[in-house]
Amino acid sequence: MRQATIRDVAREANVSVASVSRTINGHSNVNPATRERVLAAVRALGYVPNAAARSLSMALSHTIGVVVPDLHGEFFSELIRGMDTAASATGYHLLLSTMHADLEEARHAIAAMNGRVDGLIVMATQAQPEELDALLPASIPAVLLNCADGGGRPVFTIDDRAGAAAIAAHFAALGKRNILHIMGPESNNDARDRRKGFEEELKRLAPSAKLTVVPGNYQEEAGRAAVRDMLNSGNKVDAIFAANDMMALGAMQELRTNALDVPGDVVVAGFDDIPLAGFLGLTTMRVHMDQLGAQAVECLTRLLEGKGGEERVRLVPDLVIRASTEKPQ
Amino acid sequence: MRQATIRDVAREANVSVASVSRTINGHSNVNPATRERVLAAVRALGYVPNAAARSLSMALSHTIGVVVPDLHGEFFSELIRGMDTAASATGYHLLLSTMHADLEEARHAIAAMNGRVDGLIVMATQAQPEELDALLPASIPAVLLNCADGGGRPVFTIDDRAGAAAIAAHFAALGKRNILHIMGPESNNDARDRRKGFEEELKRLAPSAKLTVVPGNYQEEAGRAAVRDMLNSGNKVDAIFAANDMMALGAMQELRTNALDVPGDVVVAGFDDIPLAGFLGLTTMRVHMDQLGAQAVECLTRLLEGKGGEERVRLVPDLVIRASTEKPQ
DNA sequence: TTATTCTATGTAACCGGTTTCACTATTCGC
DNA sequence: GCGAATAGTGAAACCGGTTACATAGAATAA
Repeated sequence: MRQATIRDVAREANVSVASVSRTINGHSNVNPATRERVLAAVRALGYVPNAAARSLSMALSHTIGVVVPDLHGEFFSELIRGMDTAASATGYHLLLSTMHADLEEARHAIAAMNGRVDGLIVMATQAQPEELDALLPASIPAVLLNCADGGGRPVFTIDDRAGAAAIAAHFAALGKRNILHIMGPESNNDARDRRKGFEEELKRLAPSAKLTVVPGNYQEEAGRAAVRDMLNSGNKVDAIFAANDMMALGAMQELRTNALDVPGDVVVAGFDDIPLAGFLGLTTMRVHMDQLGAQAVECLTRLLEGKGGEERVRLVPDLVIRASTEKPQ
Repeated sequence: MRQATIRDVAREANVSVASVSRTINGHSNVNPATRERVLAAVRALGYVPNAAARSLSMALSHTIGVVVPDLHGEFFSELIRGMDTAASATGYHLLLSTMHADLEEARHAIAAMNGRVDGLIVMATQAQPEELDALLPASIPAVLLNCADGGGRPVFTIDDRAGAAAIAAHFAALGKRNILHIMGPESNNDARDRRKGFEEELKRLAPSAKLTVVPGNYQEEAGRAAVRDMLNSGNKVDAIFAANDMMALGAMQELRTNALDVPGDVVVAGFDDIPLAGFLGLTTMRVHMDQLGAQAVECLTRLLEGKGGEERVRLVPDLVIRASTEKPQ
C-alpha cells in the first residue's frame, strides 16, 4: 500500500498543501475548523510525513550521525545508550555506522551520511588528527571522541592519564614501592596515556619507587604471562597495575595459583570496571562511557543550535577500591 | 561552507546535471571524456551526493530502521554488531532508535523513520501481536525479533524453550530428580518460555522428578533469596535452573555460603552465557545475539529485493557445560 | 545518397515536503 | 462608514537529486 502524501491529505480535507503543512507543524495561523478537517484527513489516511522530503526542504534532519569503531562488550552498548538517551531527550535520532579498521571505510560511511544528518560524532582511536580532519566535511559540525587533537572541533575523551594517576596515588598511599605495570598495545592511544599518567604520578608521589613496565595486549593471558615472567625473574613486586581489567584479572589469578596472597602479598588494580571486576573484587577505574556519549551528544546539539564552540572535556574515571588492594575488614 | 550540489558540478564541468548523475551512478552511456570532466569537477568541489535528495527521488534509502528496547549489557552491543556487519556487507545503513518501555514512544520512533528507511527491524518483547501490527506501517517490510507472533511478517527469536529443554535434558542425564527453577518476571515472554520448555522436557525425560518453581526478577539477589527460602523450607533440591545467569550466580554463591558444594551437592545452571558465567564456571545456554541480528538483516534485505516471504527462525542456544554441573576431572 | 539506427547529451518533470508571497475577507480604530 | 491592520488561505518556487523523453550528430544499412 502506498503511503499517503501531503497532497492526498490536502485533497481529502479540501485545503491546500500549505494548510496541511502548517497544521502538521503547529503553526498558529490556521483556522481551528480547518485544522480539524486536516487532522481528520490525516487520521483517515494514516498519513505520516516523509522524513527524507522534510530533511531536503528544511536542510535539517534532526539526526546525528555516529561513526564508531567496533568496540567490544559493554563499552559499545553503554556509549550508544548514553548517546541515545541524550539524543531522544532533545528529539534527535541516531544514524549509526561502525567502522572496521580502515579509514576508507570511514570516509564511505561519512559520505553516506551527507544530507541525512545535521552533525557527526566520530570516534577514531587510531586515526591521526590530519587524516581525521580530511575525512570530516567542513559543512556540518562534528564532535570527536577519544582523540588527542580535534583541530578546532570539540573533543570528548576519557582522561586515561588522570585515571592511571589515581591508581598510582592509591598505590603510593598504600606504601607500595616495587611496582609492575602491564601495558596495553603500544599502538593504542589509551594504553600509552595510561602508562604515562601512572608513571608520572608515581614519580611525583613516590620518587623512590621502582617501576617495571612490561608489554601486554589487553588479553587475560597477557596478565598471566606478565606475572609468570615476574616470578621467574625473581623480581618481588608488591603492586601490579594492569592497563585494563582483563589483564589485571589474569594477573590476579596467576598470583593466587602461585600461592601469593592478593592483596596481602601483592595488590592488583585494573582499568575499565567491567562487570567481572565487581564480582571478583578487583580495584579499578570506572569509566563512564554512557556519560561520554551523552555529553558528546549534548555538545553537538548545542553546536547545532548555534551556541557553544570548541570544547575539550576529559571525563575522569572514578577510583573503585575493592578487595584486590584492600584487606577485608 | 556550503556543500556543493549536483548543479555546481554540472556548471563546473560544463555539462548537464543528467550527465553528472549518470557519471556518479556509473551508467554506461556516458562519453569517457565527459566522464573525466565530471569526475574532475567532483574532486575539485569535494562533491558528495545528498542522501536525502537521493532517497526522495528514488524512493529508496538503503537504510534499515532498527527499533529495540533498552537491552542490558552485552546483548545490545552483540545484536547491533551482528546487524551492522550484515547490513554493511550489503551496502545498508542502520538508523537506530531505542525504545524505553511504552508503545507511544515506539510509534513515534517508527513514524520518524518514515521516508528514511527501506525496511524495519523491530524488537518489542512486551508488545502484544495486535498492538505491534497497528504500529507497523503497511508500506514497508518489517522483520520482528523475539515475538511470539508476527502476523505474516518474518520473526526471528531465540528459542528459549529449546534452550531450557536442553538444560532439563542435562539435569535428567545427571540423574537429578529434585529440581528448583527460579523464574524470570512473569510478564516477560522469554521468562515464560524458559519455564515452559524446562518443565515440559523434564516431565518427558524424568516424569518422576519433582519440580519446584519460584518467582524471580533476573537480579542476582533473587537467586540468593530463592536459595535461602529453599534452605529454610527444608526442601533438599539437587539441581537449580535459573532463568538467567545473574540469578544462577546469586544462587551459586548463596549455596556455597551455606557450605553446600556446587556441583557436588547441588548443580546449578543459568541462561545467557554472560562473560561472568565463563569466568565463574557456570553451566549455561549461550545465546547468539549477533547471529540473530545478522539473520534478521539478511532476511530483510532479501525481502527488500523482492525475494523471500514469511519466515520463522528460532535460533537454538548452545549448551555450555561448565564446573557448576560437572565435577572437575 | 538517403533512410535508419545508435550514442551522447540536455531539458524538464518529478519525488514530498516547507515557505514566501499575493490575495481575500475580516476586524479594528476613529 | 472608511482606510488600515490582521487572519486565513492557496499558488508556486524551492530543496537536490533521478530519469523519461527529445534531440542532435555519427555510424550504419540500403
